[in-house]
Amino acid sequence: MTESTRRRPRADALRNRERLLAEADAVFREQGTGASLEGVARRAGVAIGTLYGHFPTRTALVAALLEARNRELFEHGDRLAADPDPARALADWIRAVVRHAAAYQGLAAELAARSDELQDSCHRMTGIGDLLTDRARAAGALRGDTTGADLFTLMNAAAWAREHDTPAQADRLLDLALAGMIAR
Amino acid sequence: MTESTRRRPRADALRNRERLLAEADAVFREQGTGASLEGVARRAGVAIGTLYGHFPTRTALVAALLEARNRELFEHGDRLAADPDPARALADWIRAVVRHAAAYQGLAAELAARSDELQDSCHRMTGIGDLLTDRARAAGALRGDTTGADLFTLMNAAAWAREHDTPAQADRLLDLALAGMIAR
DNA sequence: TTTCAAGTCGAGGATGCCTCGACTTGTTGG
DNA sequence: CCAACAAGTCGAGGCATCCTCGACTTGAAA
Repeated sequence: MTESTRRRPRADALRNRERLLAEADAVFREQGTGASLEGVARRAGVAIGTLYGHFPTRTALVAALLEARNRELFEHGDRLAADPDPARALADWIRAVVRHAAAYQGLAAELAARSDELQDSCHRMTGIGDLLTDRARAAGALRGDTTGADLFTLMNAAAWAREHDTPAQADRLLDLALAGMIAR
Repeated sequence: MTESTRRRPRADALRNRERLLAEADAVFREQGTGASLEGVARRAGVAIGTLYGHFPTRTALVAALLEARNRELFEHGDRLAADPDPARALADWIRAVVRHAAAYQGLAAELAARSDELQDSCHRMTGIGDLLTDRARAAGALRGDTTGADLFTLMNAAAWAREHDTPAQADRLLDLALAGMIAR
């Protein structure tokens, strides 16, 4: 018997949650996902305990921040699954995810860790990757036996490279891998 | 007028330095380069101030640990520069460096940061990379305009992937990039 | 032996993580 | 409108780590 009447969440709690997300986004952009959570709470004008009340772990906070972005990304992926040129679609998808995963320093590592909080995102990404590689292979546009898991590794590694090298250098890495993947 | 007679370093100082290096190597292998330096000092039976006396920064400690390993690696690189099959030599070199850079979790990041303490290693690696790519290109074994810098990025990214995915998955990434790099 | 530079020590200030019990407040049923 | 109370907020405090610095110790050399 689940209680059917759920009490509406408090207005101040919602406000605090939003402020926390906004400040976390700003701070993570500036300093990466490793930034001080006490600093985030401070900037949001909220006590540290409140932050932990809303987001029990750093990763939970990151996951909440990703939610909106993810929806957009996955819609793009679904559109690409219907693209008439599967090779182009594949390359497009990879570049989109890399851009996405380089939003904050340390995000690639967070994703690669495959924690529970981010597992949905990871699965979804791998799934779309499988779809796109299958379609490209069926069209004879793929050289090897590349899978969605391979794409996931590649995309995280490229996003990580973007954090440490210049974006241009990371793009060259991506081009190299794409050249190895896509039939000439 | 530089003082020509330099006082010989104290025996206990040398002993402490060696113990610190040995324990740091063990701890970094177990927990990565982010491990607690106080823990390293403790295990070495030395006060924290002594550790900082020998190695002013974490990166300096990492650099000291790498010194021996590096010599070996670079010798291997020089041998490969004379290999009759430039394409094979290139692939060999890349795999050797990736293995090297995956010795400790976090080492790839440390290298990619190109701090002063590690700049020599980085330069040396890029130099050998340039040599090997030039030779491979001259032999018609290279598809694009890949340089030593590209190799450096690739190798760090692959080493990073090794830390977060399975080694097998990281190897697939490497194969992909190699396929894109080496003429069919 | 004596001298003293080189080396060692560890307390301590700063920052950050995360928990937990006491307090406050928005929502809701009457 | 109000009282009750669940939900939310607060921040002190315990713990770990970083790194510095001044007082002390010791080995090398004259």
